[in-house]
Amino acid sequence: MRSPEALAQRFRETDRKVTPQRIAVFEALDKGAGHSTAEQVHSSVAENLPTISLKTVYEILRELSELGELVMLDLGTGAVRYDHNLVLHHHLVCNECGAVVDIPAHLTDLQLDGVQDLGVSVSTAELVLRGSCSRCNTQDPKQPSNK
Amino acid sequence: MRSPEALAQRFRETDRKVTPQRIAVFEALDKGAGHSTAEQVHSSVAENLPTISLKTVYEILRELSELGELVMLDLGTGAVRYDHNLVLHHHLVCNECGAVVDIPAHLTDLQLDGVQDLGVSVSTAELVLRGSCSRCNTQDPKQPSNK
DNA sequence: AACCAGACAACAATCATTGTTGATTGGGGT
DNA sequence: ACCCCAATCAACAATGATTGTTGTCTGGTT
Repeated sequence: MRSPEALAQRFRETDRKVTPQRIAVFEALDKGAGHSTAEQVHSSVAENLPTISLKTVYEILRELSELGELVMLDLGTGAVRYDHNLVLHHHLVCNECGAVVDIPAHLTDLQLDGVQDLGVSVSTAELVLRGSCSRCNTQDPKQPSNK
Repeated sequence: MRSPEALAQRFRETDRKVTPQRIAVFEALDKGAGHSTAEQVHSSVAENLPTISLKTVYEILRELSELGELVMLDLGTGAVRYDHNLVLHHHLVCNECGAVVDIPAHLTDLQLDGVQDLGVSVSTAELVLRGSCSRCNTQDPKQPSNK
């Protein structure tokens, strides 16, 4: 994730206006968890800017993903996640608490060598693991944390 | 995918009734493409059984997935896909026509050796590739086919 | 300070999916 | 064969995430 200032700069460079709403979203993302939903970003922003609409948050997030500053992730958890982490990695969705954990790509090894034989071409590969996160693994008596 | 007869048998064994609607869904799945949406199954069934409701189709599909006879797949294409193929495999979603292509697992090699160090435990791994299918690869001038 | 494209908030709409309800029916036990 | 009742059904309403519409407002350049 780039700093709020860098994102503001990027917006100016691409002829977008840097509004209070946008600054607030940049900052919420910066201090946020890393795989927030639009709803979560909106809640966070609304603490300081109560009038901001959810629609506006959706628009700003979409623009950020168009600029490649974040990645939209559909992990089958109901709502799209907006991922700051621009370095190649994978995800584990905790079956117990719903948390999303980054899995560094170097911990996995994907060999797709045989795939071309099917006549397809692959542009992206997304590995979704399901299981339980370290927190739920240790303190098992289920305590829903962040969805 | 098991035969419609085998599914009927399975339903009887688990104290479920074998209704005309269920038989029709079993048969639609049997002759269908392999990653149908609920909507597609409903359309197919409705050709012979015009009064069946979409809700009923959803219920039958959910029961089949509870029995492990098919797998619900959310590939980020808007609607859940119901997958007949019970053998481990992965999926490629065509960015051009939206088709879903099975990728046999033996064509890929997933090494997850380093993952435990994070304290997580992995129960399932789902690899989603995006790119273009063999059809769109050859006859490029885009022709939307089956979504 | 004025301008105006772009951004905003409020509101309605959409789409996949699930909940509710009240009528209907399959099939095991008599 | 008949009864019975839980299981199933269809119609309808509701949900939740997301997007479309519209008319007003504002950031940042002139």
